[in-house]
Amino acid sequence: MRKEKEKVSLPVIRRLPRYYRHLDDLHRAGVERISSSALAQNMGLTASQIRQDLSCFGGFGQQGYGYNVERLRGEVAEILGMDRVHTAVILGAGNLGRALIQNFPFQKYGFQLTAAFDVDPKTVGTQIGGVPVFHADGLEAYLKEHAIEVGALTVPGHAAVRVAQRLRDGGVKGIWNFTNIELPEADLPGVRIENIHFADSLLTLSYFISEEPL
Amino acid sequence: MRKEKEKVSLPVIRRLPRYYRHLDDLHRAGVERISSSALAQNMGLTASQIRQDLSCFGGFGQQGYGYNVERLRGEVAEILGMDRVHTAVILGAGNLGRALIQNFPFQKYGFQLTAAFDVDPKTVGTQIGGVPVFHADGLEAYLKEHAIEVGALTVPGHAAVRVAQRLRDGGVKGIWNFTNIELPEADLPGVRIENIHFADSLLTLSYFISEEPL
DNA sequence: TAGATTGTTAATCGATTAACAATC
DNA sequence: TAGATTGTTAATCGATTAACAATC
Repeated sequence: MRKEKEKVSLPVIRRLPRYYRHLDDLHRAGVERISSSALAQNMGLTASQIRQDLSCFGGFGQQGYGYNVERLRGEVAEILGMDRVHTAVILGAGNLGRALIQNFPFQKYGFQLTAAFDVDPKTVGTQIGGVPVFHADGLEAYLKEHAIEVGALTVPGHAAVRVAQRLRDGGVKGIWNFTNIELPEADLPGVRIENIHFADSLLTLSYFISEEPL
Repeated sequence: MRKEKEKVSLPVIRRLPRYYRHLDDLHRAGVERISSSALAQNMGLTASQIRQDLSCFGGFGQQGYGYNVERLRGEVAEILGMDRVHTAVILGAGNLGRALIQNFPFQKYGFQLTAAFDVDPKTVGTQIGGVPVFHADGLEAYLKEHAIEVGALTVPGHAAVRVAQRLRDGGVKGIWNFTNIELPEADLPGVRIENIHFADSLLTLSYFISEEPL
């Protein structure tokens, strides 16, 4: 039973996918139940934090027993929206776009990738891993025809903002942004943006491996 | 002049690449100086936070004037280690590996990508964007021969932990992990790990676009 | 000089950790 | 029943914001 979700903090939300991942591993390893302290050790968190986090959504455990792994995994999946099917398209069928289409298990996370869009005449009209590639000019018509919730943005940086706005105008709810551009949230009201900034990540790594000595 | 770096918190460090990005944009737009409040507006932060963040590393501004954009950009670059050349190799030359090699501007961030490793006989022995692809069996010998600081991990999940340990044994300082596997930091002492978890990011987006109504 | 803006100290806010009564 | 472990309330810790003297 889920609590009314008043206002769950971002740090908690960002830990949920990790909970899911660990619970899924445990489940597939045949583990039936786990206590918050065992899970904490497993994940490198504190038991307190886990109980605090989960209590944002409801009481999923049982005193003296702990949590049923399969049930908790299911609850977390539901909280994350994995129990519904989300439609998605991908913008840009270059190297990165292809890599995502061919390797990323969208359906495993509840997503259905229905189309890719590009401008390269060599790829437009083909299929990649069963996903048809349409010309970007047809984006508006496509979005009108199909209810698409998420657009994965793997276009070149100079096209990012323009394409993002076209997605928004087409009614998309979320943008999964792989460009190194910071999308202007002010110009994209109502759209949730999730960034994967490769460069920021590499520079963070650079910081740590560069620490003294000179 | 840089302060002794006592202990800078992770949130601050993770904001540094964003500072760099914005300062670089401003610089290229011809902006010479900027106040903390203008930069704050620009980035969606508070002026206080910016001054607080920067003061972890030194006093880069001037009362009544603000910050010199080019100088501050340089300071942030130096803090991030962008003024040095870092060597890197990439493990796994599949779709994602290729995408990184061909599209990611390593040198722009101070990195020199010297080699890729794979096991596929079709790609081993070839070059991708000027980067030679060697057989993974030769990794140890290569790492002994060349001082490599970072390994970008784009191998299939089942190989991730094993390859990570080989990188560590070979003396690598950091691992840029693109697999959806959580690398066991306990087994990788002394190695800094920076994760790009596509799935976690998409699930976070899923959470937000799934919020009520059912 | 007067106005602007820093760097830093103090105040507030939020997130994590600890403690414990409830209870399986 | 006794032992284990939850969910929640209270305490602590850390990060962000506000305030202001210093000074360009």
